Amino acid sequence: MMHDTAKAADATFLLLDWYDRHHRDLPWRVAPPMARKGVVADPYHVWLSEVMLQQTTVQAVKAYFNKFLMLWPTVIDLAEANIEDVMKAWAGLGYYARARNLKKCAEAVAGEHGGRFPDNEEGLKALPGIGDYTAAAVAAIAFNRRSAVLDGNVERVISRLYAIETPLPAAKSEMRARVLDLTPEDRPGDFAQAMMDLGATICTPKRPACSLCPFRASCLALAMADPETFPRKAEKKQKPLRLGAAFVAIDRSNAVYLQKRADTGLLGGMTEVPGTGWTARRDGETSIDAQPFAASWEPCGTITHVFTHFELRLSVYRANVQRAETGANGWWEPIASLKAQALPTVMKKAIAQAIPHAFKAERI
DNA sequence: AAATCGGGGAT
DNA sequence: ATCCCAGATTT
Repeated sequence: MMHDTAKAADATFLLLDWYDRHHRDLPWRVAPPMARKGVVADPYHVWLSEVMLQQTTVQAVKAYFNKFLMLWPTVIDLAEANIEDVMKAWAGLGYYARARNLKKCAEAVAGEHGGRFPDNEEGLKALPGIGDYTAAAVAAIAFNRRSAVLDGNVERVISRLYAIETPLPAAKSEMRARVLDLTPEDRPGDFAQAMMDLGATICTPKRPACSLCPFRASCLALAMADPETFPRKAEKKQKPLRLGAAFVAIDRSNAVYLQKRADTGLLGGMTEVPGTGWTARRDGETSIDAQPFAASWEPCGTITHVFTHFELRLSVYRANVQRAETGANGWWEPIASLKAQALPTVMKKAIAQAIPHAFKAERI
């Protein structure tokens, strides 16, 4: 039996019907008219988009997805790419471990799977950077496998549809069972994308458009008159403030001194300007005491940047430096080519604070 | 189970 | 200011 209840089958039909009428055209997606004929998207495209979309909005991903396909049209191309080029292309998208795992995964697919992605959840989940969600999503969307696709959108839809009182993340296994029960044998990929679209456009965190929802007749949270209070969530603690300093050295040819961060941890493998550690300063210690090399450092203000689990305030210093006076850790990069470096946003902010025109378009 | 890991848009 | 986004990995 496809569904535990006839009610679940009704809900599934209503959602797919809604998707056929409202689906969004996205670069990695096969539209319903083709999907209904059994056409599936390229697994490489589906995987690439799903990894980019982890904790990242559709709007932010579009440009990066197109850029990656242009640079590396197949998973083989990506497997053979230079990791430094991949980090540069990923710069600005965040969660940089994704980029390193992306490269590792491409290498595994090319080297151990003959260039083809595994066509099932178990095989997919064994690959780097692919967890419960991405394995289920790729299996459903690229291989028509019936799997429980549960992301933040679906958690919200399901928690409201069934008025689930258990707070996240403890409620995940219950939600997964509910989603799988709703998932049809036919068009599981379209069903998954429909659930996510519903969460993104109708069943929104604030002020959901319940009157337009295909589930409006059976939603228990709507019947209780408080759909916005779902999903229940455990409380989160507030972010601490960390302090530090960044040093922007400029030579006579208008180049900036850069270095590479360690491959693991925060901003792992990305490029930075020299700086202090990012912690609450001890009594009596000042940022300028931690200069990377002797120079006439001039303070040029502070920048702030908010990370997932702390807020950072960086004092920015600038100095004109001769090349012979620096250490051997890094390299000098012309200002004109800074834009193409693997600089995370916080580092672009620091450099822009010291050199306001650094990332502006060239003027003739 | 809790902590780590970015960045930006919506409200 | 707060929330949250097509989450995964490590501790």
